[in-house]
Amino acid sequence: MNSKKVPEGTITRLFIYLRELTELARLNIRTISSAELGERTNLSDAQVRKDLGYFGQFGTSGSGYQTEELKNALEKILGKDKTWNVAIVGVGHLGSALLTYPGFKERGLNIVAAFDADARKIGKQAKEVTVQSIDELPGTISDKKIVIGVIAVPAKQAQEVADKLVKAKVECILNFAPTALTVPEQVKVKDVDLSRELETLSYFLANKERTRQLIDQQTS
Amino acid sequence: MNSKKVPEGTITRLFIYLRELTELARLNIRTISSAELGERTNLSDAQVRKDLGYFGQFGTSGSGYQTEELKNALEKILGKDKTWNVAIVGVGHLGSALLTYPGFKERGLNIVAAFDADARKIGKQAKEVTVQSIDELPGTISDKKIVIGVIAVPAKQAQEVADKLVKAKVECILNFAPTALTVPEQVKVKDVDLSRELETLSYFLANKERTRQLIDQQTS
DNA sequence: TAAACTTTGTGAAAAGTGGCACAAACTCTG
DNA sequence: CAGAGTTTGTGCCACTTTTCACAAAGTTTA
Ligand SMILES: NC(=O)c1ccc[n+]([C@@H]2O[C@H](COP(=O)([O-])OP(=O)(O)OC[C@H]3O[C@@H](n4cnc5c(N)ncnc54)[C@H](O)[C@@H]3O)[C@@H](O)[C@H]2O)c1
Ligand SMILES: NC(=O)c1ccc[n+]([C@@H]2O[C@H](COP(=O)([O-])OP(=O)(O)OC[C@H]3O[C@@H](n4cnc5c(N)ncnc54)[C@H](O)[C@@H]3O)[C@@H](O)[C@H]2O)c1
Repeated sequence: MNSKKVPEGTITRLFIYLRELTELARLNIRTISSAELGERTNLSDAQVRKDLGYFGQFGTSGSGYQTEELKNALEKILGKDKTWNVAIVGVGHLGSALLTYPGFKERGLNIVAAFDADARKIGKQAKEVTVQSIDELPGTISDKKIVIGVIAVPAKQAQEVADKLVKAKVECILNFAPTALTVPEQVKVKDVDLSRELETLSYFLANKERTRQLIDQQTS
Repeated sequence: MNSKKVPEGTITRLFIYLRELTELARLNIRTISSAELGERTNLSDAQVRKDLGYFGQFGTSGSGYQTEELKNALEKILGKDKTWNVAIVGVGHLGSALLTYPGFKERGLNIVAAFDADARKIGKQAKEVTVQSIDELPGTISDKKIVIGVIAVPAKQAQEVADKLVKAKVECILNFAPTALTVPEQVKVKDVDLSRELETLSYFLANKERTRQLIDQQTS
Protein backbone atom coordinates (compact mmCIF):
# COMPACT_ATOMS: atom_id res chain seq x y z
CA MET A 1 0.00 0.00 0.00
CA ASN A 2 1.36 3.40 -0.85
CA SER A 3 0.19 6.43 1.12
CA LYS A 4 0.01 8.87 -1.75
CA LYS A 5 -2.97 11.13 -2.24
CA VAL A 6 -6.01 9.33 -3.57
CA PRO A 7 -7.51 10.93 -6.68
CA GLU A 8 -11.10 12.08 -6.41
CA GLY A 9 -11.96 9.94 -9.43
CA THR A 10 -10.71 6.84 -7.67
CA ILE A 11 -13.24 7.31 -4.88
CA THR A 12 -16.05 7.69 -7.40
CA ARG A 13 -14.97 4.52 -9.18
CA LEU A 14 -14.66 2.54 -5.96
CA PHE A 15 -18.40 3.12 -5.46
CA ILE A 16 -18.97 1.78 -8.97
CA TYR A 17 -16.89 -1.33 -8.26
CA LEU A 18 -18.72 -1.82 -5.00
CA ARG A 19 -22.09 -1.68 -6.71
CA GLU A 20 -20.94 -4.31 -9.21
CA LEU A 21 -19.43 -6.50 -6.51
CA THR A 22 -22.69 -6.42 -4.60
CA GLU A 23 -24.46 -7.66 -7.71
CA LEU A 24 -21.80 -10.36 -8.25
CA ALA A 25 -22.10 -11.52 -4.65
CA ARG A 26 -25.86 -11.76 -5.10
CA LEU A 27 -25.28 -13.95 -8.16
CA ASN A 28 -22.96 -16.13 -6.11
CA ILE A 29 -19.94 -15.42 -8.28
CA ARG A 30 -17.00 -16.04 -5.97
CA THR A 31 -14.02 -14.54 -7.76
CA ILE A 32 -13.48 -11.85 -10.37
CA SER A 33 -10.46 -10.53 -12.24
CA SER A 34 -9.67 -6.87 -12.77
CA ALA A 35 -10.31 -7.45 -16.49
CA GLU A 36 -13.82 -8.76 -15.92
CA LEU A 37 -14.65 -6.09 -13.35
CA GLY A 38 -13.41 -3.47 -15.79
CA GLU A 39 -15.51 -4.96 -18.58
CA ARG A 40 -18.64 -4.77 -16.46
CA THR A 41 -18.03 -1.17 -15.41
CA ASN A 42 -16.71 0.22 -18.71
CA LEU A 43 -13.30 0.83 -17.22
CA SER A 44 -9.87 -0.59 -18.02
CA ASP A 45 -8.32 -3.47 -16.09
CA ALA A 46 -5.32 -1.30 -15.28
CA GLN A 47 -7.61 1.37 -13.85
CA VAL A 48 -9.27 -1.14 -11.57
CA ARG A 49 -5.97 -2.40 -10.23
CA LYS A 50 -4.53 1.06 -9.82
CA ASP A 51 -7.57 2.29 -7.91
CA LEU A 52 -7.48 -0.64 -5.52
CA GLY A 53 -3.72 -0.22 -5.21
CA TYR A 54 -4.17 3.00 -3.29
CA PHE A 55 -5.71 1.09 -0.40
CA GLY A 56 -3.80 -2.16 -0.27
CA GLN A 57 -3.44 -5.53 -1.91
CA PHE A 58 -6.68 -7.42 -2.27
CA GLY A 59 -6.03 -9.83 -5.13
CA THR A 60 -4.27 -13.07 -5.82
CA SER A 61 -2.06 -13.43 -8.87
CA GLY A 62 -3.42 -15.98 -11.27
CA SER A 63 -6.97 -15.96 -9.93
CA GLY A 64 -8.08 -12.42 -9.18
CA TYR A 65 -10.19 -11.07 -6.32
CA GLN A 66 -12.56 -12.79 -3.89
CA THR A 67 -15.88 -11.08 -4.52
CA GLU A 68 -17.12 -11.09 -0.94
CA GLU A 69 -13.77 -10.14 0.52
CA LEU A 70 -13.24 -7.21 -1.83
CA LYS A 71 -16.81 -6.04 -1.28
CA ASN A 72 -16.28 -5.96 2.47
CA ALA A 73 -12.97 -4.17 2.09
CA LEU A 74 -14.50 -1.50 -0.12
CA GLU A 75 -17.44 -1.01 2.24
CA LYS A 76 -15.00 -0.33 5.01
CA ILE A 77 -12.82 1.99 2.93
CA LEU A 78 -15.84 3.96 1.76
CA GLY A 79 -17.45 4.28 5.16
CA LYS A 80 -20.46 2.20 4.18
CA ASP A 81 -20.24 0.26 7.42
CA LYS A 82 -21.07 3.41 9.37
CA THR A 83 -24.03 5.80 9.48
CA TRP A 84 -23.99 9.54 9.89
CA ASN A 85 -26.59 12.02 11.11
CA VAL A 86 -27.63 14.82 8.78
CA ALA A 87 -29.51 18.11 9.16
CA ILE A 88 -31.19 20.03 6.37
CA VAL A 89 -31.38 23.80 6.58
CA GLY A 90 -34.04 25.40 4.38
CA VAL A 91 -37.19 23.38 3.81
CA GLY A 92 -38.28 24.94 0.50
CA HIS A 93 -38.77 23.15 -2.79
CA LEU A 94 -35.39 21.50 -2.84
CA GLY A 95 -35.14 20.90 0.90
CA SER A 96 -38.50 19.11 0.86
CA ALA A 97 -37.42 16.89 -2.02
CA LEU A 98 -34.27 15.94 -0.15
CA LEU A 99 -36.21 15.27 3.06
CA THR A 100 -38.40 12.70 1.39
CA TYR A 101 -35.68 11.07 -0.72
CA PRO A 102 -35.05 7.53 0.53
CA GLY A 103 -31.63 7.30 -1.15
CA PHE A 104 -29.93 9.07 1.78
CA LYS A 105 -30.87 6.51 4.39
CA GLU A 106 -29.95 3.67 2.05
CA ARG A 107 -26.45 5.10 1.94
CA GLY A 108 -26.09 5.44 5.68
CA LEU A 109 -27.00 9.12 5.87
CA ASN A 110 -29.89 9.67 8.28
CA ILE A 111 -31.71 12.96 8.13
CA VAL A 112 -32.58 13.56 11.77
CA ALA A 113 -33.36 17.30 11.76
CA ALA A 114 -34.60 20.12 9.52
CA PHE A 115 -34.53 23.85 10.12
CA ASP A 116 -36.19 26.87 8.54
CA ALA A 117 -36.45 30.56 9.35
CA ASP A 118 -40.01 30.91 8.06
CA ALA A 119 -42.52 30.59 10.89
CA ARG A 120 -45.06 29.01 8.55
CA LYS A 121 -42.77 26.05 7.88
CA ILE A 122 -41.85 25.39 11.52
CA GLY A 123 -43.71 22.45 13.03
CA LYS A 124 -44.37 20.88 9.64
CA GLN A 125 -43.82 17.15 9.62
CA ALA A 126 -41.86 15.46 6.82
CA LYS A 127 -41.24 11.76 7.20
CA GLU A 128 -39.91 11.26 10.73
CA VAL A 129 -38.61 14.80 11.01
CA THR A 130 -40.35 17.91 12.36
CA VAL A 131 -39.17 21.25 11.00
CA GLN A 132 -37.58 23.31 13.76
CA SER A 133 -36.75 26.99 14.07
CA ILE A 134 -33.28 27.93 12.93
CA ASP A 135 -32.69 29.19 16.48
CA GLU A 136 -32.75 25.64 17.74
CA LEU A 137 -29.95 24.62 15.38
CA PRO A 138 -26.99 24.79 17.79
CA GLY A 139 -28.67 22.72 20.49
CA THR A 140 -30.07 20.12 18.12
CA ILE A 141 -26.83 19.64 16.15
CA SER A 142 -25.01 18.93 19.36
CA ASP A 143 -27.75 16.81 21.00
CA LYS A 144 -28.33 14.62 17.97
CA LYS A 145 -24.65 14.29 17.06
CA ILE A 146 -25.18 15.69 13.58
CA VAL A 147 -22.03 15.70 11.46
CA ILE A 148 -23.37 16.80 8.05
CA GLY A 149 -25.29 19.98 7.34
CA VAL A 150 -27.15 20.41 4.05
CA ILE A 151 -27.69 23.98 2.89
CA ALA A 152 -30.85 24.45 0.83
CA VAL A 153 -31.56 28.13 1.43
CA PRO A 154 -31.32 30.99 -1.09
CA ALA A 155 -27.76 32.01 -2.02
CA LYS A 156 -27.95 35.25 -0.01
CA GLN A 157 -28.50 33.38 3.23
CA ALA A 158 -26.08 30.54 2.51
CA GLN A 159 -22.97 32.01 4.15
CA GLU A 160 -24.90 32.97 7.26
CA VAL A 161 -26.25 29.42 7.56
CA ALA A 162 -22.80 27.97 6.88
CA ASP A 163 -21.41 30.06 9.76
CA LYS A 164 -24.07 28.69 12.09
CA LEU A 165 -23.33 25.12 11.02
CA VAL A 166 -19.61 25.61 11.53
CA LYS A 167 -20.17 27.13 14.95
CA ALA A 168 -22.35 24.16 15.84
CA LYS A 169 -19.41 21.95 14.82
CA VAL A 170 -20.64 19.96 11.84
CA GLU A 171 -17.81 18.26 9.97
CA CYS A 172 -19.15 18.51 6.41
CA ILE A 173 -21.48 20.77 4.51
CA LEU A 174 -23.35 19.84 1.37
CA ASN A 175 -24.15 23.13 -0.30
CA PHE A 176 -26.92 23.48 -2.87
CA ALA A 177 -26.84 27.29 -2.98
CA PRO A 178 -25.02 28.64 -6.03
CA THR A 179 -22.43 30.61 -4.11
CA ALA A 180 -18.92 30.09 -2.79
CA LEU A 181 -18.79 29.51 0.95
CA THR A 182 -15.97 30.48 3.26
CA VAL A 183 -15.37 28.01 6.07
CA PRO A 184 -12.43 26.88 8.19
CA GLU A 185 -10.35 24.34 6.35
CA GLN A 186 -11.15 21.44 8.67
CA VAL A 187 -14.77 21.61 7.49
CA LYS A 188 -15.32 19.81 4.18
CA VAL A 189 -17.65 21.58 1.79
CA LYS A 190 -19.18 19.82 -1.18
CA ASP A 191 -20.94 22.04 -3.67
CA VAL A 192 -23.79 20.69 -5.74
CA ASP A 193 -24.83 23.26 -8.26
CA LEU A 194 -27.79 22.06 -10.26
CA SER A 195 -27.99 25.19 -12.39
CA ARG A 196 -24.38 24.97 -13.35
CA GLU A 197 -24.90 21.52 -14.80
CA LEU A 198 -27.62 22.89 -17.03
CA GLU A 199 -25.52 25.90 -17.86
CA THR A 200 -22.71 23.64 -19.02
CA LEU A 201 -25.15 22.18 -21.50
CA SER A 202 -25.94 25.62 -22.82
CA TYR A 203 -22.23 26.12 -23.49
CA PHE A 204 -22.20 22.84 -25.36
CA LEU A 205 -25.19 23.90 -27.44
CA ALA A 206 -23.79 27.33 -28.21
CA ASN A 207 -20.53 25.77 -29.32
CA LYS A 208 -22.24 23.17 -31.41
CA GLU A 209 -24.08 25.93 -33.21
CA ARG A 210 -20.92 27.92 -33.72
CA THR A 211 -19.11 24.89 -35.07
CA ARG A 212 -22.00 24.19 -37.40
CA GLN A 213 -21.87 27.76 -38.70
CA LEU A 214 -18.15 27.48 -39.30
CA ILE A 215 -18.63 24.27 -41.21
CA ASP A 216 -21.50 25.77 -43.19
CA GLN A 217 -19.33 28.72 -44.14
CA GLN A 218 -16.56 26.44 -45.29
CA THR A 219 -18.80 24.21 -47.31
CA SER A 220 -20.86 26.92 -48.98
CA MET B 1 -5.51 34.04 -27.71
CA ASN B 2 -4.32 30.51 -28.20
CA SER B 3 -6.54 27.91 -29.80
CA LYS B 4 -5.57 24.97 -27.65
CA LYS B 5 -8.12 22.67 -26.14
CA VAL B 6 -10.03 24.25 -23.28
CA PRO B 7 -10.11 22.15 -20.10
CA GLU B 8 -13.52 21.06 -18.88
CA GLY B 9 -12.82 22.67 -15.51
CA THR B 10 -12.25 26.02 -17.18
CA ILE B 11 -15.80 26.06 -18.51
CA THR B 12 -17.21 25.28 -15.09
CA ARG B 13 -15.18 28.07 -13.55
CA LEU B 14 -16.16 30.61 -16.22
CA PHE B 15 -19.74 30.18 -15.02
CA ILE B 16 -18.58 30.83 -11.48
CA TYR B 17 -16.79 34.01 -12.55
CA LEU B 18 -19.83 35.11 -14.49
CA ARG B 19 -22.09 34.67 -11.51
CA GLU B 20 -19.75 36.76 -9.39
CA LEU B 21 -19.41 39.42 -12.07
CA THR B 22 -23.18 39.71 -12.30
CA GLU B 23 -23.29 40.32 -8.57
CA LEU B 24 -20.46 42.87 -8.82
CA ALA B 25 -22.22 44.71 -11.63
CA ARG B 26 -25.38 44.84 -9.52
CA LEU B 27 -23.34 46.40 -6.71
CA ASN B 28 -21.97 48.93 -9.18
CA ILE B 29 -18.40 47.81 -8.78
CA ARG B 30 -16.76 48.84 -12.06
CA THR B 31 -13.44 47.03 -12.08
CA ILE B 32 -12.00 43.92 -10.47
CA SER B 33 -8.59 42.28 -10.42
CA SER B 34 -7.96 38.58 -10.92
CA ALA B 35 -6.84 38.45 -7.28
CA GLU B 36 -10.12 39.88 -5.99
CA LEU B 37 -12.22 37.73 -8.29
CA GLY B 38 -10.25 34.71 -7.13
CA GLU B 39 -10.77 35.66 -3.51
CA ARG B 40 -14.52 35.85 -3.99
CA THR B 41 -14.73 32.52 -5.78
CA ASN B 42 -12.21 30.56 -3.71
CA LEU B 43 -9.87 30.22 -6.66
CA SER B 44 -6.34 31.48 -7.29
CA ASP B 45 -5.56 34.64 -9.21
CA ALA B 46 -3.43 32.65 -11.64
CA GLN B 47 -6.30 30.27 -12.28
CA VAL B 48 -8.59 33.17 -13.11
CA ARG B 49 -6.16 34.68 -15.60
CA LYS B 50 -5.30 31.35 -17.18
CA ASP B 51 -8.95 30.46 -17.67
CA LEU B 52 -9.70 33.78 -19.33
CA GLY B 53 -6.55 33.44 -21.39
CA TYR B 54 -8.07 30.58 -23.36
CA PHE B 55 -10.56 32.98 -24.88
CA GLY B 56 -8.67 36.22 -25.35
CA GLN B 57 -7.36 39.23 -23.51
CA PHE B 58 -9.90 41.04 -21.41
CA GLY B 59 -7.89 42.90 -18.81
CA THR B 60 -5.74 45.96 -18.44
CA SER B 61 -2.39 45.76 -16.68
CA GLY B 62 -2.34 47.84 -13.55
CA SER B 63 -6.08 48.04 -13.09
CA GLY B 64 -7.68 44.71 -13.87
CA TYR B 65 -10.93 43.91 -15.66
CA GLN B 66 -13.97 46.04 -16.43
CA THR B 67 -16.79 44.25 -14.67
CA GLU B 68 -19.47 44.90 -17.25
CA GLU B 69 -17.22 44.24 -20.21
CA LEU B 70 -15.91 40.93 -18.87
CA LYS B 71 -19.43 39.91 -17.93
CA ASN B 72 -20.62 40.51 -21.47
CA ALA B 73 -17.66 38.67 -22.94
CA LEU B 74 -18.27 35.62 -20.75
CA GLU B 75 -21.96 35.62 -21.56
CA LYS B 76 -21.11 35.42 -25.20
CA ILE B 77 -18.47 32.72 -24.75
CA LEU B 78 -20.80 30.62 -22.63
CA GLY B 79 -23.79 30.92 -24.90
CA LYS B 80 -25.72 33.03 -22.42
CA ASP B 81 -26.80 35.43 -25.10
CA LYS B 82 -29.03 32.67 -26.43
CA THR B 83 -31.93 30.86 -24.85
CA TRP B 84 -32.78 27.18 -25.04
CA ASN B 85 -36.00 25.32 -24.52
CA VAL B 86 -36.08 22.60 -21.91
CA ALA B 87 -38.48 19.78 -21.05
CA ILE B 88 -38.68 17.99 -17.71
CA VAL B 89 -39.70 14.36 -17.61
CA GLY B 90 -40.95 13.16 -14.23
CA VAL B 91 -42.79 15.68 -12.09
CA GLY B 92 -42.14 14.11 -8.69
CA HIS B 93 -40.33 15.73 -5.78
CA LEU B 94 -37.26 16.71 -7.71
CA GLY B 95 -39.03 17.52 -10.97
CA SER B 96 -41.40 19.88 -9.16
CA ALA B 97 -38.53 21.68 -7.47
CA LEU B 98 -36.84 22.17 -10.83
CA LEU B 99 -40.07 23.37 -12.45
CA THR B 100 -40.59 26.17 -9.95
CA TYR B 101 -36.98 27.24 -9.73
CA PRO B 102 -36.60 30.71 -11.28
CA GLY B 103 -32.83 30.44 -11.66
CA PHE B 104 -33.05 28.55 -14.94
CA LYS B 105 -34.96 31.18 -16.85
CA GLU B 106 -32.53 33.80 -15.57
CA ARG B 107 -29.82 31.75 -17.23
CA GLY B 108 -31.50 31.38 -20.58
CA LEU B 109 -32.95 27.96 -19.96
CA ASN B 110 -36.71 28.06 -20.45
CA ILE B 111 -38.67 25.14 -19.16
CA VAL B 112 -41.51 25.00 -21.66
CA ALA B 113 -42.88 21.50 -21.08
CA ALA B 114 -43.21 18.81 -18.42
CA PHE B 115 -44.25 15.19 -18.78
CA ASP B 116 -45.33 12.45 -16.41
CA ALA B 117 -46.73 8.95 -16.74
CA ASP B 118 -48.95 9.23 -13.66
CA ALA B 119 -52.51 10.23 -14.62
CA ARG B 120 -52.92 12.12 -11.34
CA LYS B 121 -50.11 14.49 -12.24
CA ILE B 122 -51.25 15.25 -15.77
CA GLY B 123 -53.00 18.57 -16.13
CA LYS B 124 -51.34 19.98 -13.02
CA GLN B 125 -50.19 23.55 -13.53
CA ALA B 126 -46.72 24.63 -12.40
CA LYS B 127 -45.74 28.17 -13.27
CA GLU B 128 -46.47 28.59 -16.97
CA VAL B 129 -46.24 24.90 -17.71
CA THR B 130 -49.01 22.30 -17.68
CA VAL B 131 -47.96 18.73 -17.04
CA GLN B 132 -48.61 16.60 -20.12
CA SER B 133 -48.89 12.88 -20.67
CA ILE B 134 -45.65 11.18 -21.63
CA ASP B 135 -47.42 10.13 -24.85
CA GLU B 136 -47.44 13.72 -26.02
CA LEU B 137 -43.66 13.97 -25.67
CA PRO B 138 -42.65 13.45 -29.32
CA GLY B 139 -45.07 16.02 -30.70
CA THR B 140 -44.35 18.65 -28.06
CA ILE B 141 -40.55 18.31 -28.26
CA SER B 142 -40.73 18.95 -31.96
CA ASP B 143 -43.40 21.70 -31.88
CA LYS B 144 -41.75 23.68 -29.12
CA LYS B 145 -38.22 23.22 -30.46
CA ILE B 146 -36.98 21.66 -27.23
CA VAL B 147 -33.26 20.87 -27.25
CA ILE B 148 -32.65 19.79 -23.65
CA GLY B 149 -34.45 16.99 -21.84
CA VAL B 150 -34.20 16.63 -18.06
CA ILE B 151 -34.74 13.15 -16.64
CA ALA B 152 -36.22 13.16 -13.12
CA VAL B 153 -37.88 9.76 -13.03
CA PRO B 154 -36.85 6.73 -10.95
CA ALA B 155 -33.72 4.93 -12.11
CA LYS B 156 -35.67 1.98 -13.51
CA GLN B 157 -37.54 4.16 -16.00
CA ALA B 158 -34.58 6.39 -16.91
CA GLN B 159 -33.32 4.47 -19.96
CA GLU B 160 -36.81 4.16 -21.40
CA VAL B 161 -37.32 7.92 -21.05
CA ALA B 162 -33.89 8.60 -22.52
CA ASP B 163 -34.80 6.53 -25.58
CA LYS B 164 -37.96 8.59 -26.06
CA LEU B 165 -36.03 11.85 -25.77
CA VAL B 166 -33.42 10.67 -28.26
CA LYS B 167 -36.09 9.57 -30.71
CA ALA B 168 -37.74 12.99 -30.35
CA LYS B 169 -34.36 14.49 -31.27
CA VAL B 170 -33.27 16.45 -28.21
CA GLU B 171 -29.58 17.40 -28.35
CA CYS B 172 -28.73 17.08 -24.66
CA ILE B 173 -29.98 15.17 -21.66
CA LEU B 174 -29.52 16.15 -18.03
CA ASN B 175 -29.93 12.95 -16.04
CA PHE B 176 -30.75 12.99 -12.32
CA ALA B 177 -31.44 9.27 -12.07
CA PRO B 178 -28.55 7.36 -10.50
CA THR B 179 -27.97 5.09 -13.47
CA ALA B 180 -25.80 5.05 -16.57
CA LEU B 181 -27.66 5.84 -19.79
CA THR B 182 -26.87 4.51 -23.25
CA VAL B 183 -27.45 7.02 -26.04
CA PRO B 184 -26.05 7.73 -29.52
CA GLU B 185 -22.84 9.70 -29.35
CA GLN B 186 -24.20 12.86 -30.93
CA VAL B 187 -26.46 13.30 -27.89
CA LYS B 188 -24.67 14.90 -24.96
CA VAL B 189 -25.55 13.43 -21.58
CA LYS B 190 -24.74 15.13 -18.30
CA ASP B 191 -25.23 13.05 -15.19
CA VAL B 192 -26.02 14.69 -11.87
CA ASP B 193 -25.76 12.00 -9.29
CA LEU B 194 -26.69 13.50 -5.95
CA SER B 195 -26.25 10.13 -4.31
CA ARG B 196 -22.65 10.04 -5.46
CA GLU B 197 -21.99 13.38 -3.81
CA LEU B 198 -23.39 12.07 -0.58
CA GLU B 199 -21.39 8.91 -0.79
CA THR B 200 -18.25 10.95 -1.15
CA LEU B 201 -19.04 12.66 2.13
CA SER B 202 -19.34 9.37 3.94
CA TYR B 203 -15.94 8.42 2.58
CA PHE B 204 -14.54 11.70 3.85
CA LEU B 205 -15.99 11.16 7.31
CA ALA B 206 -14.78 7.58 7.50
CA ASN B 207 -11.26 8.64 6.53
CA LYS B 208 -11.23 12.06 8.11
CA GLU B 209 -7.88 11.87 9.82
CA ARG B 210 -6.03 10.88 6.68
CA THR B 211 -7.96 13.19 4.37
CA ARG B 212 -7.53 16.17 6.64
CA GLN B 213 -3.79 16.14 6.07
CA LEU B 214 -4.27 16.12 2.34
CA ILE B 215 -7.03 18.68 2.15
CA ASP B 216 -5.07 21.14 0.00
CA GLN B 217 -6.80 20.15 -3.21
CA GLN B 218 -10.51 20.81 -2.81
CA THR B 219 -11.00 23.91 -4.90
CA SER B 220 -13.29 22.23 -7.40
C1' DT C 1 8.18 63.20 -16.74
C1' DA C 2 9.99 59.78 -14.06
C1' DA C 3 9.86 56.60 -10.50
C1' DA C 4 7.09 53.53 -7.73
C1' DC C 5 3.48 50.57 -7.80
C1' DT C 6 -0.12 47.36 -9.62
C1' DT C 7 -1.76 43.85 -12.48
C1' DT C 8 -2.01 41.28 -16.70
C1' DG C 9 -0.78 37.47 -19.91
C1' DT C 10 1.89 33.63 -20.61
C1' DG C 11 5.94 30.49 -21.03
C1' DA C 12 7.99 27.11 -18.06
C1' DA C 13 7.93 24.05 -14.01
C1' DA C 14 5.25 21.16 -11.09
C1' DA C 15 1.60 18.26 -9.88
C1' DG C 16 -1.95 15.15 -10.93
C1' DT C 17 -3.95 11.29 -13.55
C1' DG C 18 -4.53 7.36 -16.58
C1' DG C 19 -2.51 3.72 -19.55
C1' DC C 20 1.21 0.45 -20.72
C1' DA C 21 4.03 -3.21 -19.91
C1' DC C 22 6.28 -6.61 -17.41
C1' DA C 23 8.38 -9.12 -13.41
C1' DA C 24 6.58 -11.66 -9.78
C1' DA C 25 3.20 -14.52 -7.85
C1' DC C 26 0.01 -17.77 -8.22
C1' DT C 27 -2.91 -21.59 -10.63
C1' DC C 28 -3.61 -25.29 -13.65
C1' DT C 29 -2.43 -29.36 -16.35
C1' DG C 30 -0.47 -33.60 -17.52
C1' DC D 1 6.63 -31.17 -10.17
C1' DA D 2 7.80 -28.66 -14.26
C1' DG D 3 6.18 -25.95 -17.69
C1' DA D 4 2.37 -23.32 -19.60
C1' DG D 5 -0.99 -20.08 -18.57
C1' DT D 6 -3.22 -16.35 -15.82
C1' DT D 7 -3.45 -12.27 -13.20
C1' DT D 8 -1.75 -9.02 -9.91
C1' DG D 9 0.86 -4.84 -8.37
C1' DT D 10 3.55 -1.16 -9.72
C1' DG D 11 7.36 1.56 -12.02
C1' DC D 12 7.42 4.36 -15.86
C1' DC D 13 5.77 7.24 -19.44
C1' DA D 14 2.49 10.36 -21.80
C1' DC D 15 -0.84 13.59 -21.26
C1' DT D 16 -3.61 17.17 -18.88
C1' DT D 17 -4.17 20.74 -15.64
C1' DT D 18 -2.57 23.88 -12.18
C1' DT D 19 0.75 26.81 -10.15
C1' DC D 20 4.77 29.70 -10.43
C1' DA D 21 7.12 33.62 -11.66
C1' DC D 22 8.25 37.52 -14.25
C1' DA D 23 8.55 40.78 -18.29
C1' DA D 24 5.53 43.92 -20.24
C1' DA D 25 1.95 47.11 -19.84
C1' DG D 26 -0.65 50.08 -17.53
C1' DT D 27 -1.73 53.43 -13.36
C1' DT D 28 -0.63 56.58 -9.69
C1' DT D 29 2.15 59.95 -7.36
C1' DA D 30 4.84 63.87 -6.81
N1 LIG E 1 -35.32 24.30 -6.62
C1 LIG E 1 -34.42 24.04 -7.55
O1 LIG E 1 -34.72 23.36 -8.52
C2 LIG E 1 -33.04 24.57 -7.45
C3 LIG E 1 -32.17 24.41 -8.54
C4 LIG E 1 -30.88 24.89 -8.46
C5 LIG E 1 -30.45 25.50 -7.29
N2 LIG E 1 -31.28 25.65 -6.26
C6 LIG E 1 -30.76 26.31 -5.06
O2 LIG E 1 -31.13 25.62 -3.90
C7 LIG E 1 -31.43 26.53 -2.85
C8 LIG E 1 -32.85 26.26 -2.37
O3 LIG E 1 -33.75 26.36 -3.46
P1 LIG E 1 -35.31 26.21 -3.27
O4 LIG E 1 -35.90 26.18 -4.61
O5 LIG E 1 -35.60 25.10 -2.33
O6 LIG E 1 -35.69 27.60 -2.58
P2 LIG E 1 -36.99 27.96 -1.75
O7 LIG E 1 -37.15 29.44 -1.80
O8 LIG E 1 -38.10 27.10 -2.19
O9 LIG E 1 -36.65 27.54 -0.28
C9 LIG E 1 -35.71 28.19 0.54
C10 LIG E 1 -36.08 27.94 1.99
O10 LIG E 1 -35.07 28.47 2.84
C11 LIG E 1 -35.67 29.10 3.95
N3 LIG E 1 -34.75 30.08 4.49
C12 LIG E 1 -34.41 31.30 4.01
N4 LIG E 1 -33.48 31.88 4.78
C13 LIG E 1 -33.21 31.03 5.78
C14 LIG E 1 -32.33 31.07 6.89
N5 LIG E 1 -31.52 32.10 7.10
N6 LIG E 1 -32.30 30.01 7.71
C15 LIG E 1 -33.11 28.94 7.49
N7 LIG E 1 -33.96 28.84 6.45
C16 LIG E 1 -34.01 29.89 5.61
C17 LIG E 1 -36.92 29.71 3.38
O11 LIG E 1 -37.86 29.97 4.41
C18 LIG E 1 -37.39 28.62 2.41
O12 LIG E 1 -38.20 27.68 3.05
C19 LIG E 1 -31.26 27.91 -3.44
O13 LIG E 1 -29.99 28.40 -3.10
C20 LIG E 1 -31.34 27.67 -4.92
O14 LIG E 1 -30.59 28.63 -5.63
C21 LIG E 1 -32.56 25.19 -6.31
N1 LIG F 1 -35.67 13.80 -4.52
C1 LIG F 1 -34.38 13.83 -4.28
O1 LIG F 1 -33.95 14.49 -3.34
C2 LIG F 1 -33.41 13.05 -5.11
C3 LIG F 1 -32.09 12.98 -4.70
C4 LIG F 1 -31.17 12.24 -5.46
C5 LIG F 1 -31.59 11.62 -6.63
N2 LIG F 1 -32.87 11.68 -7.01
C6 LIG F 1 -33.26 10.98 -8.25
O2 LIG F 1 -34.06 11.80 -9.05
C7 LIG F 1 -35.07 11.04 -9.67
C8 LIG F 1 -36.42 11.60 -9.30
O3 LIG F 1 -36.55 11.62 -7.90
P1 LIG F 1 -37.89 12.08 -7.19
O4 LIG F 1 -37.61 12.13 -5.73
O5 LIG F 1 -38.40 13.29 -7.83
O6 LIG F 1 -38.84 10.83 -7.48
P2 LIG F 1 -40.45 10.81 -7.41
O7 LIG F 1 -40.83 9.41 -7.20
O8 LIG F 1 -40.92 11.83 -6.46
O9 LIG F 1 -40.88 11.26 -8.86
C9 LIG F 1 -40.73 10.49 -10.01
C10 LIG F 1 -41.80 10.91 -11.01
O10 LIG F 1 -41.54 10.28 -12.25
C11 LIG F 1 -42.79 9.85 -12.80
N3 LIG F 1 -42.54 8.76 -13.72
C12 LIG F 1 -42.28 7.47 -13.46
N4 LIG F 1 -42.09 6.77 -14.58
C13 LIG F 1 -42.24 7.63 -15.60
C14 LIG F 1 -42.16 7.50 -17.01
N5 LIG F 1 -41.83 6.35 -17.59
N6 LIG F 1 -42.38 8.59 -17.76
C15 LIG F 1 -42.67 9.77 -17.18
N7 LIG F 1 -42.77 9.95 -15.86
C16 LIG F 1 -42.55 8.89 -15.07
C17 LIG F 1 -43.61 9.45 -11.58
O11 LIG F 1 -45.00 9.48 -11.91
C18 LIG F 1 -43.22 10.54 -10.60
O12 LIG F 1 -44.06 11.66 -10.69
C19 LIG F 1 -34.88 9.62 -9.19
O13 LIG F 1 -34.14 8.90 -10.15
C20 LIG F 1 -34.07 9.77 -7.93
O14 LIG F 1 -33.25 8.66 -7.70
C21 LIG F 1 -33.80 12.40 -6.28
